[in-house]
Amino acid sequence: MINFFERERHNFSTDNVSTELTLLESKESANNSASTSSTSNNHLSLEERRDVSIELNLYEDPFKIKKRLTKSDVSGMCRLLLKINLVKQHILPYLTVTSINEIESKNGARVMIWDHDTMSLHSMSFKKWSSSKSYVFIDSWSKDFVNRRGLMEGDEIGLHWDSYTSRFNFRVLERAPRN
DNA sequence: CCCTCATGCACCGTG
DNA sequence: ACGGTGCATGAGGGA
Repeated sequence: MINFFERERHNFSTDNVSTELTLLESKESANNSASTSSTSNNHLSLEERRDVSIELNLYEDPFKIKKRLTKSDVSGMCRLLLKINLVKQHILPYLTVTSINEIESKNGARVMIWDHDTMSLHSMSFKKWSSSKSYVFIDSWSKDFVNRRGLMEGDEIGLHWDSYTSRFNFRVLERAPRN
């Protein structure tokens, strides 16, 4: 088990704080101006408005990594393949170089996954495939998630890296219609 | 064309 | 012998 990420824990919290500050600042400045001019609210620049709405969208949905499960995610081989872009955007920036090296090594990195639906903790191996450059969860993915949760092709799951607890949060977002 | 992703297959360790 | 894993390959889509 690797000890994940002292560094990004700090980074992440910095990110969070700055997100909050952005929102507060905009509102604050709008309010301050409003006290001297009643029409100030209408004078927010486009830039400011866009910032606010973008930040709010991100804040609403913590499960940034979503996957509609494919046949090979749940049957036979049972490994969970993640999109490269999502991993690069939402996971790698928060990890230490050591951890990233582990992920890209043959052995992969052992990561903890918190199942938010059943409140249980599981460990999996997370690695980058050398040939296709994709990122996969293997190991207990089939036993602890596919079998235990009864996941099927077409189900949508959500994941995100939680730097505070140094683990992934997992959730089943939508079940495909069962026959 | 190139890149990404899903899947099939071969190989390797364990029982 | 078999299940799990690494890797190759092909399909599919965007530039």
